[in-house]
Amino acid sequence: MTDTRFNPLAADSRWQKVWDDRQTFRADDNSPRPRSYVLEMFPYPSGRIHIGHVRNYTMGDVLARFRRMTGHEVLHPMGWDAFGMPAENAAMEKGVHPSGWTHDNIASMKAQLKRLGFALDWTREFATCDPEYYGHEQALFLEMFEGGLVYRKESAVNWDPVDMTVLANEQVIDGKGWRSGAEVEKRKLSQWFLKITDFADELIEGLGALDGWPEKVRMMQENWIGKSQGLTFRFKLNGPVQDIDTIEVFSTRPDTIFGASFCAIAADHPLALQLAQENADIAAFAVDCRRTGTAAADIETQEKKGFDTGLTVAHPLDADWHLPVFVANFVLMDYGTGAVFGVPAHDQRDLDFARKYMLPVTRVVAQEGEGEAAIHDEAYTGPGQIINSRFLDGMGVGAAKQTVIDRAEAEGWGTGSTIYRLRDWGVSRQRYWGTPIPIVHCQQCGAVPVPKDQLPVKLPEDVTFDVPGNPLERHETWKHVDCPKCGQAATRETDTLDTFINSSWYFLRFASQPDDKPFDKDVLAKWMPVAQYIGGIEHAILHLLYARFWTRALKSLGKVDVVEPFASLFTQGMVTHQTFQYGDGSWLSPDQVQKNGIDWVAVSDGSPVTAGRVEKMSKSKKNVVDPDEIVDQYGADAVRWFMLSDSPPERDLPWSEAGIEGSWRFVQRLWRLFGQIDANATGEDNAVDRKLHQTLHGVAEDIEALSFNKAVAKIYELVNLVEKSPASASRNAAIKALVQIVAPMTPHLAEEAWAKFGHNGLVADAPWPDIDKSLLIEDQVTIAVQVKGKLRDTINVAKGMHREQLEKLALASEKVQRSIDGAEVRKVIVVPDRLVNVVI
RNA sequence: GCGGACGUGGCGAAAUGGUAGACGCAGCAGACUUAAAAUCUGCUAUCCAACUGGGUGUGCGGGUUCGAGUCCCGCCGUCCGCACCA
Repeated sequence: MTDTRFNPLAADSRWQKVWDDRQTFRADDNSPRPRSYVLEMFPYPSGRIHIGHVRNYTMGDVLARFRRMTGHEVLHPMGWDAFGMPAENAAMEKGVHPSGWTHDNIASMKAQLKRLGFALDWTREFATCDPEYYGHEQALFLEMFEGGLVYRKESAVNWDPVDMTVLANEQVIDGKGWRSGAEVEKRKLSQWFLKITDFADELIEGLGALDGWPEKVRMMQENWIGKSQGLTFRFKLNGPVQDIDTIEVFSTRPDTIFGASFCAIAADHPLALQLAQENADIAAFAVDCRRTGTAAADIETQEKKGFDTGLTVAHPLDADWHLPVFVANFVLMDYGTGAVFGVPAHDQRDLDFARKYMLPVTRVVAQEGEGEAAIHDEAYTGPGQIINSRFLDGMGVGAAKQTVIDRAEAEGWGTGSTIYRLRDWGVSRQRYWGTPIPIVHCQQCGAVPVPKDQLPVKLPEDVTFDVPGNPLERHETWKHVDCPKCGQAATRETDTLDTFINSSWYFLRFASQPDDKPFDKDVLAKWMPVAQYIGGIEHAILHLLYARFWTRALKSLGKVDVVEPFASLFTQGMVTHQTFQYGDGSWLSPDQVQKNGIDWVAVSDGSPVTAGRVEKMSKSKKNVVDPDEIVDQYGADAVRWFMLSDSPPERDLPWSEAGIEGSWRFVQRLWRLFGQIDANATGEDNAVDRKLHQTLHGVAEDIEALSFNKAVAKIYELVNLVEKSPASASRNAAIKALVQIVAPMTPHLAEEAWAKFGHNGLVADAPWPDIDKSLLIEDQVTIAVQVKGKLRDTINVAKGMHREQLEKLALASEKVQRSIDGAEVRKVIVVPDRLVNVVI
C-alpha cells in the first residue's frame, strides 16, 4: 500500500455505488438465515437531514451491519413520513404544491443519507404520501370501521387556531398545540375517533413484557393511560332539576364514604349547565372556571373555589344524611364522571375546599400511632384502620373499599369500575396534506365507506392555498360524489387522517409490500416484531403508543399475528453544541467566534462574546452544523465514528470541532496501520493475540448492547497496542481482523482496505472473525494487595494461584510489611485472581 | 405535588461490591522539520515531598462490609415526564 492518506472523497462514493449496484443490503424474505429487523424512526422530509438524524441512523447502521456479520438476514429499511403541516405551510408561503415540495425534499434528503453510506434496503423505500401507501391505509381504516373500532361523534375538541385543525389530547402540551405552540381552544365538531380506550388495559398489561424498552418510556405510557380503580355510584338529588335526578360520581376511595361532606360537580357538568340557564350567578361562575388555565403555574396558585347550588343529595348509605352540592373549579368534566364526593379529611383539595366553605371534616381513617387525632391543615392519605364509619369500623382500607363496592352492587346504587385518563383517539384533521378519510356522507344512508375497489381515494392535485382552511372543502368536483350505496348525490368526508396514523404501521409495510393489500400476513410473520427500534425520546407517548395500539387493533381483526410491534426500543440522546451570544443577546455561530486568551471574541470585529450553555442544536441559536458540509470536509466515516465516540448513546452528544478532527485523525491512523502488513514477519505475539480476541469479544458485546462508546474505546486500545508491537504474524493477523472490526462503523475505509488486502468479496458480506475463547482468559493476573482496604502493593502471579500461596506472597511484600508496622494480623481476606486484604 | 433518571479530572466518560479515572478531547514537554502542518514519544485527579513515598478524593451526612463510585437510610442539586386525575 503506497497511499499514505485515506481519501474519503473518492472512496465513499465508489463503495456506495458498489453496494447499490450489487444490492448488498437488499433483505431477502426467503432467506434461511435468522432474521433481524433493525429500524430507526423514519424522517419527516423537512428539507435537510440534520445531525440528529445522522446520529440516529449511524447507530442503527452499526447494529444492522454487525448483525449481517453475525449471520443474520437483516431488514434495515428507510422511507418518508411525508404527510403533514409544513408542506401546506410551504404551499401557503411560497405558492408551491405540497406534493412537489415534499418530493423535492425527499430527493435531496435521500442524497444526503446516501452520502453517509448507510446499509439500507432502498428497494423498500416509500413515502406515506404515495397513493399506494395511503390507499392501503384507507383500506385498514375501513377494516377498523367494519370491526367497530371507528366511530363518529360530535364532541368538544382541541382546536388549534393557527394550524386551523383539531388536535388529539396527546398533541396538546400545556394547553398549547404541539406544532404551532398556539393556545388551544375548545370547539364542538363532528369527528372520527378510534377506540384506543378499548385497548387501554391491554396497552398497560403489554408494557410488562416489553423488557427491551427503557423503564422510563414504559412508565410514561402507563401514567398516560392512567388506570384508576374504584366505585362509580349515583347520588340521588333531593328534588330533580328538569330531568336530572341523580349525580354520578367516581371515587378511588369508597372506603372513606362516611367521611363525605359535600358533592362537587364540574362547571361543564350537565347539571351545572342546566342550572346556569336559570341562574346568572352560576353562569358567571362557570365562565370564571373555564377561564382558568391548565398550565402548571396556574394550578399551583389557583385557589379552590366553589359555588353552592343550594341543592343537596342523599348519602347512598343513609337517606337522611344530606350533602350540599357545589359547582367547583377543581373538578374536571373530562375526567371520570365530572363529579366527585368530597372527603376533606383524606384529600388535600377537598380539605382546602372544606376549610374555605366551612364544611365538616370527619376523620374516617386512623393512622398508626396518631390514632384519631383531628385533621388540621394536612389531609391524611395513607393506610390505616377505618373509624367513624358504622359497619366499616375496624377494617383496613382495602377491605373497606371492597365491602362498600360489594354493598353498592348488591343494593344497586353503584358498581366497582375502572376508569382511564386515556381518551379515544380523535383522528380527523381539517387539512389537505393527509390521507383522505374514505367515507361518503349521504343524506339517505349516513356515513358510507368507499368500496374497497374504489380505493385509493386520491387527493385532488388542483388545489390552491390562497385562502385559510382546508382546500378539500372548497373542491367542488372532488367533494361532490354519488353515494356508493344508493347512488344519490352525496359528499365526501373532507377531513384527512391524523399523520400519526401514517407512522402507526409503516414498519409493517416495510416488511411486506404487496400491491393488492397493505401487507402479507405470512411475510410479516417472518420479520416482525422489529428487533431493535431506535429513535428520539420525544416519541415516548405519541407515536409509540399509537403504533402499539394500531398493531393490537390489527391483531384483534386477525390481520397480523404480532401483538407488540417493537421488541426492543432505544431512545438516543440529542446532539448538542456550544452557544455564543453578543452582549445584545443576538446569537453567533461557533465559527464566528474565536478564543482570545481566556475570552471569546467575534471573528468579524473582535468584540466580546459570551460563551453560553451547550444546548440542543437549533437554527435560532445558530449552533447547528450541517451534515453535508462536514461530510464534504471529513468524509462519511469520520462523521460516523464521531457519532459513536465518547458519549453513551442515550445521553446527549456534545458536537465539537476538536472532536470531529480527532475522529478524522483516527480514520487516517487506521489507514496507516492497514498499510503496515509485513509479509516477511513470522512468529506469535501472545499479547497481541489476546488483545485481538478480547476486543473481538468485547466489541461484539458492546455493539449488541448499543454501547458504542465502549466499543470505540476497546478499538482504540487494540490499535494502541498493535501500533506499538513489533512485526509478527500475530500483528499481521490483528491488522487484518481490525478491518472487519471497524467495518460496521467506518464501512468505506474498511472496504477500501479489504480490497487492498486482496479479498474478493466485500467486507460488508464478511463474517465477524471467529473468537478463540482460550485467548479471552489471561494466564497472568495482577493481584491488588491491600492493608485494611487500602492499596499498598500489586503482585503479578499465575492465574489460579491458591489462597495460601497468595497470602504468603502478599505478606512477604516489603510495602505491606512496612504498612503493617509490626501490628498483629487479625485476618487475611483472599479473593483469588483479584486481591489480598490484610486486616490488622 | 406525584413519578423517574442522574451527580466521577479542565471536558466527554470507564469501572460483575475488589487496584477509581480505561479510552477519547484539551493541555504541557520533547523528537522530526529551515519552518509550519502531519506524525511520533512522554506527562497530565489533587495536596505534601527535590526523589523514594505518603495524605485526600466519585454532590453532602450517616450506615452495612475485610473492602463502597457501586448496596441501605437521610439530605442537597440538575434534568425529564405527568399534573386540580377524584
